[in-house]
Amino acid sequence: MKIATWNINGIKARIDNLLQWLEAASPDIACLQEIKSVDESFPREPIEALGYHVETHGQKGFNGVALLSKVRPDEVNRGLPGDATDEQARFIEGVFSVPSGVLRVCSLYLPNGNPADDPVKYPYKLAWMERLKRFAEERLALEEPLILAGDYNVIPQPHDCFDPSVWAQDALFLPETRAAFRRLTNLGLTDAVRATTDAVKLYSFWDYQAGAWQKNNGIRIDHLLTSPEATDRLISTEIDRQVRSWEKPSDHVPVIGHFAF
DNA sequence: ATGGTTGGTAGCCAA
Repeated sequence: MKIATWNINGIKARIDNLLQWLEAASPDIACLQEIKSVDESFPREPIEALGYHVETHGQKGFNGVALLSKVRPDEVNRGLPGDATDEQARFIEGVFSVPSGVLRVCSLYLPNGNPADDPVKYPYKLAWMERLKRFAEERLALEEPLILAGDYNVIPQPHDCFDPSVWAQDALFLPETRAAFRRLTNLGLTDAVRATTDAVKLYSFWDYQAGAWQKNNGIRIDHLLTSPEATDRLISTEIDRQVRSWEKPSDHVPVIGHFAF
């Protein structure tokens, strides 16, 4: 099975790219972030025409996540538990029946957190990461295949960006951010890309500004974190770099895991 | 050099 995560940076602007990519890559499950759309406006029909079931958790203007899947999920849960006052649409979970049994897949859009000295934004990011950790603890206790896929807005290691000095003060790379990410993985989750390659300087995001793509000035912030039961079935990963060179691209590209489920 | 680019929006904010 092919399971992908992709921050599409706006479904209205990216629908043609998305359809082209779905046709070419044919993932079994695609986790989307930053759909920037309410559920009612999401263009589900052309996606369904390609054979996908569509589940969204959107909001007006910002954020928003979706799960596209060739098989209909048996259960869908919207929103990250732990804060009833949080109105930002950043999390959706689907429970799927696969040949080997059950599979849980979450599409998550972790808060950016910049500017890091903002009294609200960075604390919100860290609090969200703590909530995600508590969610992961609960799910890991089930001892099921679980994939937490999404835009984590975390550069885990210095070799996950072109120039670490540029990111030193950034909410995506601050020591506290990376420590919170390690606390998550230390629960027993595997960074699937990192586990399947020795390559460094692998990126999933290139800024629109300052010719970042042309200079390969990128960062790796889109991740597939897998539970032990999912890691046992992990075969390989790939990053669809060429999508960044398409017309009207997202600033992120798809990150894909191949699994024997 | 506090840059420059895109998306959603009609609040210039978020990234």
